[in-house]
Amino acid sequence: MDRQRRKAKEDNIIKAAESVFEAVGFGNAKMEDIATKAGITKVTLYSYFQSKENLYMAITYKAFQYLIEVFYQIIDNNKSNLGIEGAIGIQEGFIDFCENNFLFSETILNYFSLIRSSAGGKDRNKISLGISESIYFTKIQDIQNLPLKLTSQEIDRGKNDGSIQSEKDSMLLTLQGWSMIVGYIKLITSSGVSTTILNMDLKEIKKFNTELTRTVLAQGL
Amino acid sequence: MDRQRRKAKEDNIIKAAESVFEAVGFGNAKMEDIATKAGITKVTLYSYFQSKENLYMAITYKAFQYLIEVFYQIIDNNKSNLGIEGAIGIQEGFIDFCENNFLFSETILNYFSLIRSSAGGKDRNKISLGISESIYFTKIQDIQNLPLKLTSQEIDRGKNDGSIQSEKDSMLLTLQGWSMIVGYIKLITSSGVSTTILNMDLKEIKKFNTELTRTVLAQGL
Amino acid sequence: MDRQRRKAKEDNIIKAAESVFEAVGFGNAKMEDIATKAGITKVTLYSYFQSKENLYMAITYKAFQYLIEVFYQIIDNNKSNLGIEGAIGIQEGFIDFCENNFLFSETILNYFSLIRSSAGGKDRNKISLGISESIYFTKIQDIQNLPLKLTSQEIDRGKNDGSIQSEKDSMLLTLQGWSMIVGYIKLITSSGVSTTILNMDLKEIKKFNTELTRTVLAQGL
Amino acid sequence: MDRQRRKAKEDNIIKAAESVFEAVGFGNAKMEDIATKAGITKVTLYSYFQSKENLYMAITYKAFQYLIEVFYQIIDNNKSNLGIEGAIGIQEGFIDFCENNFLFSETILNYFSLIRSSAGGKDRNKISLGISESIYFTKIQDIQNLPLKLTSQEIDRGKNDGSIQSEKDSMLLTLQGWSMIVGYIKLITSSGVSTTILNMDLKEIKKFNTELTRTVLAQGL
DNA sequence: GATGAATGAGATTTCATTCAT
DNA sequence: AATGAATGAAATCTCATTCAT
Repeated sequence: MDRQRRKAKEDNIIKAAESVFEAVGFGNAKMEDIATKAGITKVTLYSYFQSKENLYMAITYKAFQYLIEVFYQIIDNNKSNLGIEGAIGIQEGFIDFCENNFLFSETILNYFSLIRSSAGGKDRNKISLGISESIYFTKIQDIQNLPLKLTSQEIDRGKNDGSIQSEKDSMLLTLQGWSMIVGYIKLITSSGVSTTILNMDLKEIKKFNTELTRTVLAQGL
Repeated sequence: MDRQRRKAKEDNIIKAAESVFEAVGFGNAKMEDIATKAGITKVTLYSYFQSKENLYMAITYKAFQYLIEVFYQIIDNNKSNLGIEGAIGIQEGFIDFCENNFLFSETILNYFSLIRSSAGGKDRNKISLGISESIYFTKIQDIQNLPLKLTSQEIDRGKNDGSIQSEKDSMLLTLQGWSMIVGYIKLITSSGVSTTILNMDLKEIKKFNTELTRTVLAQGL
Repeated sequence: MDRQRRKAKEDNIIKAAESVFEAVGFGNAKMEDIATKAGITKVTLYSYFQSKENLYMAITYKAFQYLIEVFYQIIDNNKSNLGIEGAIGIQEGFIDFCENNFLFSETILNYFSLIRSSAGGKDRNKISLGISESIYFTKIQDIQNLPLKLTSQEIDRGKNDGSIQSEKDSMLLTLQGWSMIVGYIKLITSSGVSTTILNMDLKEIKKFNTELTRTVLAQGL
Repeated sequence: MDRQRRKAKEDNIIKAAESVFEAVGFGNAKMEDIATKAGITKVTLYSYFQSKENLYMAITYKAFQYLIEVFYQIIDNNKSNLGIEGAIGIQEGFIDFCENNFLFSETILNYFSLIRSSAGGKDRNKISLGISESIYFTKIQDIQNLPLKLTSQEIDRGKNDGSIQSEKDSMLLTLQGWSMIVGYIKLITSSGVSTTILNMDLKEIKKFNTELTRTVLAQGL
């Protein structure tokens, strides 16, 4: 099977898996159901993805790819604007991405929890073989930092064009922004279908976050 | 068995479970191993905790209790200080709590992911029976908002004593701070044993976060 | 579980397996069906017998045990008779055993085909792991020669009491008799439900064989 | 593809199958390996032989053909000798055949086990469709009795020329001889690479068998 | 006719959870 | 309340066999 066709089949499977994982969660998802949804048999499914975890990693990889693509798009859209707009655009784009692609954002967040100790800590065994042997795991490792780097580059651009006055290290600003978003996503995730937490409209928090980011970048807080 | 004895056994089991969950993660943890670690058999384990998830919920409850206790302690320690000091103390206390009790912070964060849709969304089934029927799940629901409320109260106190000038809603400020911390924790969690991410010292981010919080509260950004 | 109870359960499973193997043959037998027949689940079945082949070996072992028991019984029944009667009794008993216990005789014959090269020939791999790792395989190796030895001893007794005049080595006579029976069994097996082969009544062959054996032993051919 | 070419391909496949079956046994042989050995793909293999069992039957058929050819050759070589020499020559030829063509003798012996109940016994299903539908199965049925008949004819010739005095039915003598050989073959098969069983040299048994046959035929025992 | 991909059936394993004593 | 055995659900794998191109 030529690469194209195989890729198409993989994509089809991944889509089926996405819908199943999204619907019932990783733990409750059955390979059988994923296969059925993809219109194939379990064995065929296994011939494409060697384990459930491997399949999850494939989705994670896809999520990273998509996120990066979104980032590039935003950068491109802002190439004639000041750097600060690009940087903030990325922040907002990241939030939109998470809000609109729950499973994707979950995989990305889980991924970062997962790789704790991937540097070789005592609890290496926390990453099961199914994951660490996954080719997607390797592929993700190659691109996992790209989102941060792209953000940092936009901040640099903003510093150069004067739109960003903060004297903090660009990566520091990037990570601070990233963590703020991640926390916000966790927050909205935890609120479920509700749009408020303790009567506080989540939109308010989002707006506040954005304001904060702009101020931090522009005025250097 | 009198309540005391039962409580002691439960504590013993929970400690065993903590060490196992901490070591290999929830998914890879085996009830058998937990039982062995606790010096009992699986069936006895089940007589105390009706399911693996229930056991996890028990730990989560313990984590919430501990966190709340920490918050009360901080509030008490700051009762003669200005409100802003209490509020910031709580933020820092939360971070310390997470950094020093990885499993606890993980359970708390997971808990909030878990209850998404508990309000009755389309994927109600995502919360398995094992969880929703857990008595600990119920108990947690009674206290889950306490950390946020305590923080909010300290902010109110700061507003009253003039140490906090921000005109934003106290709960908004609370949630913003909370999300910033959660994001930061996710960040350090993902860095594993390393103390840096892309050459950025995590301590820098933490310091930056604290500065930011203080500025936001004091000057009202 | 005390040894008794476990043994009883094993026996129960073995009986179920016998009936399934007898009905559909080893290849077509499903572990699921055997489990159902034994009134247990597949997993329980596997907790007793680690593989289908292991189960088959268990039956083979039982067959050997049974055959040996039959031989002992015959020897005992003939202890006041001349040796030649014991020797011939064993021959006839062996034939009866095969005719009345098809599965048992099949396992014994298959076993001997199986162990070809167990001495370490080039095709060691012909004995799959499932078999060679079976404890029953080991146990059989300890008793596989007993039927031959018992026969040989009866022949020796016959030589001593003068009822057997043959000057051939007792083991040679034993093996010759054994091979004649095995061949005869193969023959009747191949005739299926029919009682003749090419119009020849199988009983005739059996009678002929017995006569032959008696002559060979008595007169020393 | 003309018949010749097809035949050549079939032969090539059969040879590959023989080597694989010989090496690992029917149960452990993989169609994939046979195809690879034959330098073709699985599907092509299936286009020649519709099932694994069919392939085995093809080899069995070849074995029968070969055996019959050997018998004819022996008969021809003995046409100027007395009938008893032809009959005994066949016996010895059969033994040589088995000793020198292990797989062939195995297939022939297995075949006879296989067809048990082909007459329509209760376990008809024991012969799988793969076998009973095999064209080779049909072909074998046409020639399976030829070896016995040829032997019987030689015995008849011996009776006519006076070299065989036994008054037993020729087919009875044939079947008795056949079963003795089959048993002997089972015996040597079970001894694997060893040339002895319980210290008894297998050659001794063979010699004894032949003596016995000669005596039985000549003197009528 | 040949090929790579897919299917279907069943073996085997791993665990959370439950039963019987 | 404690224990060893058993259950049930699903993951994973192996192969003979079939399909689509």
